[in-house]
Amino acid sequence: MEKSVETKTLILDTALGLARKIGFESISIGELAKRVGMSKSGLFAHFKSKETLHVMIMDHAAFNFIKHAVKPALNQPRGLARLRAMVNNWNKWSFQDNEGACPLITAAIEFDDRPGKVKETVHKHLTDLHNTLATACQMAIDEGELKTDADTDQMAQEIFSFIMAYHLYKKTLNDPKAKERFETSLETLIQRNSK
Amino acid sequence: MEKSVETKTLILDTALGLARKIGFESISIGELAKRVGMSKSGLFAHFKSKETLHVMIMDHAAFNFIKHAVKPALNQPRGLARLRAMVNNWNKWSFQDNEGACPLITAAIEFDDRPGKVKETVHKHLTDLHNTLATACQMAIDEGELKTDADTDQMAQEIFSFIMAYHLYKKTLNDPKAKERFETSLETLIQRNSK
DNA sequence: GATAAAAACGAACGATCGTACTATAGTAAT
DNA sequence: ATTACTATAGTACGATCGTTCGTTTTTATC
Repeated sequence: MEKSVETKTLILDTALGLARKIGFESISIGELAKRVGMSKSGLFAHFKSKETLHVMIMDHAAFNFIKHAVKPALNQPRGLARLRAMVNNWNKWSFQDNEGACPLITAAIEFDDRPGKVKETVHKHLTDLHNTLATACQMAIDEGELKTDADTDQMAQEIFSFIMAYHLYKKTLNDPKAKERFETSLETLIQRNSK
Repeated sequence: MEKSVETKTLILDTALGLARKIGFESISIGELAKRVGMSKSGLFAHFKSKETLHVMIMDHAAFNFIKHAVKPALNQPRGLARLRAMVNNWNKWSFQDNEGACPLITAAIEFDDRPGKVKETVHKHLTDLHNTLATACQMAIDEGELKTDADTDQMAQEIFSFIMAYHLYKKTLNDPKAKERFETSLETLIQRNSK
């Protein structure tokens, strides 16, 4: 009951790294097994189907996101400081190793037209993501940093917007000014909603 | 030299529709041939490789984008009216048939970590897209609608942001307020940069 | 250390993948 | 109408796909 978890973690780490680079659907079980260093059937036994594997990768990605982006931000005081920390951690996590994109966004686009358990899982995690952002904004309101009538859902969608486009401009367009524009967007948004 | 173009257009239309739904990499030549109604080898002869097919689908998508989003907007006077028309057309085109996503964005995410001709093509079309938005903003400056010191690249990246997130919120999250928030974002951006 | 359970393996399944080759059918130009 | 060319079809290739099965190795429990 120990080795199982260990192996499963190794598989999911490898699979997540692969999914970030080539997408979820392009992962083949044979190739994944080769990278993990075990047999195809041995790996497959951990999941009854490829769909299950996809769902587990998603959950693993969300777990890692919380671990690397959300939790470290909790060291910061509630409000704008924590919001900024979270966003920065998110970007760092997405661009780690200079490879791959944010797996949540990748999955969202890959599965947006394929109803099923995977899409449901993506939906769940993205909703969590939006709510996390909105909650951080609400805290900034409660702390008196943002206007009391600021629309936290509006803010969350816009912050999500800026991050998505930043990733696209950086990864695909390799635009050196993408980061600067992102920061301008975020700070302008914050200032616009500040007291 | 006539039939060839006709068939190729049929193939690319079908392929583009498929790419919007399931992604580029998930298109198989056999399945595509079945949908088009011709043999696998007959279809394959039109492209020497799958990579060529991907590039041609991308070009076809860009052609359609210009046809459905950019050109109709040229009826509007230069400036904000044209910018708004373009953005609206873009959204309509992306959500046509209530299926699939914007193929340019889909392709960008699928190929952002796979160097090659396809990524180069995506890069080219996305750059065009950004420049089209920036140019529309510049016209609004020239027409005296926007501040003379407005940063058109900044505006273009933000507009692109809003559209991307809008698509994600609508397609994957099925958020009924996504469109309203998108419009708020766009109009706030315009107002903030207006004279 | 024996025993039961779990994990990993190797082999094989039918299906489909992208691609190559050859032959047939259809079209365009003389 | 004959010729030259092009578009499509047919077939087959080796590779790989996701999955299943029975066997063997490893692990955990007593």
